Amino acid sequence: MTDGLDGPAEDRELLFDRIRNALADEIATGKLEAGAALDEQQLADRFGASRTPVREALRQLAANGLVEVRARRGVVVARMTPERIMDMFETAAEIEAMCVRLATYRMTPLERSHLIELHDASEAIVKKGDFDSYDTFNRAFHEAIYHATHNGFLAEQAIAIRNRLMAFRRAQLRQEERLDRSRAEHEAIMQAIAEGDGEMASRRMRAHMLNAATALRRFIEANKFG
Amino acid sequence: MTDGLDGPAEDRELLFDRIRNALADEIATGKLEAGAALDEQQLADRFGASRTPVREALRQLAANGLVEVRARRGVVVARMTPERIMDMFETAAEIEAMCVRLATYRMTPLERSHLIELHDASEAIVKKGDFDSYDTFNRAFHEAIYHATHNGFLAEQAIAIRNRLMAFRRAQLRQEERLDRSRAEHEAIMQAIAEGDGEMASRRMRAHMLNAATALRRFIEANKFG
DNA sequence: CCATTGTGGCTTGTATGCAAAAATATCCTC
DNA sequence: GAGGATATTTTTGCATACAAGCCACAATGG
Repeated sequence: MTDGLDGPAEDRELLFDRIRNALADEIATGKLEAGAALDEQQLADRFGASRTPVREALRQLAANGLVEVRARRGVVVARMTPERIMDMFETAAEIEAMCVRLATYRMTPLERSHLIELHDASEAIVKKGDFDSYDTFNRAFHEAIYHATHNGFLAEQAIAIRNRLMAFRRAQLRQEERLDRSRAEHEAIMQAIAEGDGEMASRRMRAHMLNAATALRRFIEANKFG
Repeated sequence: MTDGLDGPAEDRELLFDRIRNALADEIATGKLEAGAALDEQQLADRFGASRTPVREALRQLAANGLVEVRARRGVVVARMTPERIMDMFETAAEIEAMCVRLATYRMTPLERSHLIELHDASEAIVKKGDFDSYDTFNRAFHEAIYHATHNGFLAEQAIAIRNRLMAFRRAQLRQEERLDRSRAEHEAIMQAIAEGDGEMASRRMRAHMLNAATALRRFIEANKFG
């Protein structure tokens, strides 16, 4: 009606859920950029709803740190300083390292073969230089590792922080040779996993994530961004 | 100026903020037990407000995982399975381990002396067997470590997960000799920090947290709790 | 010319009203 | 008396209404 965000119209998805998901997605993908003001009435009109569900969605986003509410002064997309972004990347790197260590020790043969399959398929994507596909693959790869920890809570946390970093990761991955390096780093991680050496997998994963962060920092500094 | 009733800074606390904080506190302290239904109208009456701010508070709590909303079927305090609790403890243990490793390498002399001061003061508390004081101390001790990582985001995450585990930790610490052991484990961690060995501090912290978790598991199993 | 302050519009925060879905009670059939 | 369909009540989800605070801007005074 008002907006083209129809989707599959999940059975009975609540309105405020739809709004929250849509906004979270737009923030994560950078469609709504940091610092942008989120006018309640405006959003309500856009989603063809009233302010009530919009407000509820915004509160949830605030609890997740995606937006910032200033009492009686409106809601804005969380504006992150470069320092905070680096803090988040460092935390993410540590969490990913933790995940791959646990996953190495706990994954089932099925999970292992699924991961190998994913990794193998990424070679073609890199050859084509298809950034969007690599983005999708990369997400699946890391989420497969989270899952293999057999720790549902940890997996949720890892996904949450990954989502919050997605906007930045997106910009960063568009650099040609980073894509190649990314896969090479995955390769090294896979090898450690194959050898059952969780500690090494962990160290390599941390390095992998910090490399990505460093690439991002250069990007930020070059673009006077944030 | 005219009235000394409440805090000057928080004069304008929003209603839904007050409600959210109050509920979060009651859930964390176990005053509201897991699975309890949270009736909107009832809460509204209790806080002398309407359902609107109550609903916003509940959405925020949901985003933080403290309550569970079942579409059109009301909100309940998050009921956690023993598996999930153990998952959370494991995650917390890893995060704490990560924190103390970073803190060891990054803490300033001032932060280090503050931590030593805290730890020293805890001896008297243990001797008295004062559980409540130890609870307070313990929180301060761990938060000092979070802070010393000089990673604000990580510190926030650590505090958040700690808060979510508080309800369970509370029950668990009431065991006599666990208090003694807790301090001894702190002592070992402090030693590793003093030697600047972040890896060892990290391992000891992980063990410390997992010991607490194990003590809790025994408690859970003994009490058919959750 | 700049600072101050008051006013009007606009946005947020809260209350209330209404419709629809669950939950519960009621009644009918067997 | 049991089981199930149906009516009633309760509660959630959303919309609308209203009050109060913020902000921009202009008018005023220094």
